[in-house]
Amino acid sequence: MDSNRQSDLTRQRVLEAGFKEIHRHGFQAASVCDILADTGLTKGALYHHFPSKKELGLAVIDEMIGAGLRERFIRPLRDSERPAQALVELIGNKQEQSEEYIQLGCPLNNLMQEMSPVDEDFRNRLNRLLNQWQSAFEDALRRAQVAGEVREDVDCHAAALFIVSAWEGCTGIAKNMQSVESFRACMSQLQVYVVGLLKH
Amino acid sequence: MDSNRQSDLTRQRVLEAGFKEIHRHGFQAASVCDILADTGLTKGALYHHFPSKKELGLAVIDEMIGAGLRERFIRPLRDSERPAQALVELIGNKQEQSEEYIQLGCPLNNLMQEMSPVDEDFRNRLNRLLNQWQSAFEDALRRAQVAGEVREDVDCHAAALFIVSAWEGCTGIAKNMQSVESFRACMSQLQVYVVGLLKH
DNA sequence: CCGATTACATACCGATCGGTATGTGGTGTC
DNA sequence: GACACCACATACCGATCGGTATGTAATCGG
Repeated sequence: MDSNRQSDLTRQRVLEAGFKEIHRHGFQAASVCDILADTGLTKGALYHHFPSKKELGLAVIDEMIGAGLRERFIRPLRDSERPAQALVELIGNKQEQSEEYIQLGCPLNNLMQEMSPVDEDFRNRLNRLLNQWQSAFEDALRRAQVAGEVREDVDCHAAALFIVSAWEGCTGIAKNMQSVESFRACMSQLQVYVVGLLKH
Repeated sequence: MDSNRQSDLTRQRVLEAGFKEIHRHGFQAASVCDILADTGLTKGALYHHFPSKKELGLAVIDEMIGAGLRERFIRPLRDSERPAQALVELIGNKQEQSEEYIQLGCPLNNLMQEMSPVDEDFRNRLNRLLNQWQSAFEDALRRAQVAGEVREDVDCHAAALFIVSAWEGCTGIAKNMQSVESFRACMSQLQVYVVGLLKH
């Protein structure tokens, strides 16, 4: 029972170390030795909890990236009673975007760009998260539309897809420019787009 | 003299093969053996024309990706006498986006997401292309602004940055979804944004 | 208290990587 | 026509990769 908790804890340590390494170097360039280097664990631990490097990567997507996505985007939007306002604020939330996040980029977008054409399993897992994210925006827009805050002629599905795309695009460009200012300028333009969806 | 042309031709063959392989697997995962496999050439040829795999990658950026960028975006916008219309048409140009381009993504964006945090030299070269692209949009917007087609309160610099970002975001998302329809829906929303910059 | 199983650590494997040293046929030069 | 050099081809190298076989201490059920 207690050993079970200890086991789960080391599994979590591997997951977190894997997430960091993959976030920094991408999945293919991530070395399992480097992943384990900082943890004090060895390959025996990793391959006891995960059958392969690929399965570790998929677990990182589901458990680490997925959890962050739900916590930062999906839950706040779902719990908000003013979805339109929450959406605009979410886009304009400046301090949310840390220096490291700008430098290394969005982990979801990084993996999508790297693994999507290479591995079907990765693509499917990443696509699931993508759809969840898009649905969160879409639901918020639709609720706002029902509340009369969003214009009736707005295609909420397409708009949500575009917001996700533009968001990832902005983080990706900011990563290459290594410029927080560019990121904010870019996100402000996304805000302009979203405000354009509102009435008046 | 004739041998010189033969030499340049093989160099070009290596460049093209390198571009394809990098476009498909990314730079780090691209194997020099695989690059040469289809060409009938060997490592001797590659390392005669390029001192390292990295220099080949940088040359691919400058000569292949840069050339494509100038041909497809920069020149058409610069040569157009109706920049605002040209910009909107460029975004709405459907058949331009081939199936393969959707599947493998934008080569510029792919390399940015992969190499930007890993290698400073790559980041700088990619940033140069990014700035050229952004400047092309910015100049077009500014010219349209002078012509009275774009609103005076529009920040052309930020708008151009956002267009580039959203463009790359749309291609990236479409790559993961493997859906031409999603890409078109997404680009249509970008068109909505650009039209919003125009008067009326 | 005692086997059995879990949860790792250690040592090692073949494969593949980028890169190099050397060989060689053709080409230009004088 | 001898010689230098260019433009590759061939064979090989150490390093690193993901993965595995084995050993072992800790923990579990009975």
